[in-house]
Amino acid sequence: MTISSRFAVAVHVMTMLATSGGEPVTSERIAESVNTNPAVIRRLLCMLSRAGLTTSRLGTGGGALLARPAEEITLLEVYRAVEDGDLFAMHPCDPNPACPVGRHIQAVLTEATDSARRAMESALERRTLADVVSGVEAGLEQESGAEGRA
Amino acid sequence: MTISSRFAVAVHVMTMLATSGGEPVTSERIAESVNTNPAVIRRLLCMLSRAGLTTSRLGTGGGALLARPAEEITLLEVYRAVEDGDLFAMHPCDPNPACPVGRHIQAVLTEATDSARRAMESALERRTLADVVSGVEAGLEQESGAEGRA
DNA sequence: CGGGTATGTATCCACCTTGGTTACACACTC
DNA sequence: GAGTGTGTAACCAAGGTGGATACATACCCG
Repeated sequence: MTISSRFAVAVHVMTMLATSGGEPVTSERIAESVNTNPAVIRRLLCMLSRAGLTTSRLGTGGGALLARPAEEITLLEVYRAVEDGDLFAMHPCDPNPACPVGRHIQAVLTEATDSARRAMESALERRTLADVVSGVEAGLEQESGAEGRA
Repeated sequence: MTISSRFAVAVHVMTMLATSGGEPVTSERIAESVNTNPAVIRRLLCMLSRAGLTTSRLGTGGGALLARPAEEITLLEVYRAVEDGDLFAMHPCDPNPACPVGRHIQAVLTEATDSARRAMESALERRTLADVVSGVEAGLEQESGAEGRA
């Protein structure tokens, strides 16, 4: 299986907040960019704010804001905010303890999958939301450059 | 979401084949150890043999065998045999190209998730099936040691 | 103080993946 | 040729995911 699209959408949402110039962004505006329903975005924002990554303002002129500067938010934090911790699933039913392999396979396997999970998470931790913003801005510049040459 | 239990079960299956002393193992015997249905095991063995990791013998005395020594099979190969390649899912619908962020987020995101996926796969590649067998055997020894002291 | 607005959240739904189950054709051994 | 084990198809129930609607609550502003 694959990690749900929640992570991709969450990074998208956070990037929009990071590029809003400190102005609150409504779930409706974000939904327009992501191409989905505002309630889906609010559900995601709820998880992000619970994780301490965003805050919200109610009422007119309200919307979502980053709780911290983009430089201080890693992609790992975003990942953990919207995905549960189990990257690898173990056996659906417990293996047969009467079998020598069945009795010990899970402990050995857990050790291996933990190291794989940690490696993946470390890679996410090395990137910040600010890096993503830079990447998007680089794309925009390249775009205008191409337009200029056209 | 999580990576399906197919990987865990596949490693379990391969470990049983690696410890059979070169004798074919039937799907029924494997199913007993894994605590599931023989057809589920055969479905998995089918994927493993298509990936060139196992072979099968039909008829009486038949069953599954490792296609190569356990030292030469990495956990990454097992993983790739039973899971599709997309660790991270992108947006369910394409983002809005009219939005600057929506237009570039996927390219930036793909770069980040690819690096995370590679890190995870590298960790799996560093372990062989023989390492898993050693781990299980170590568990068995510890077990008999405890029994000896009891 | 009251109207408008945006969030937080509940509920319902359709879709997909997964694993369990049964069934059966085919191939191989004895 | 009988028996056995694989390969595979078909079907099902369960759970997760994302889309949609609805509404109570809280807040801002005039």
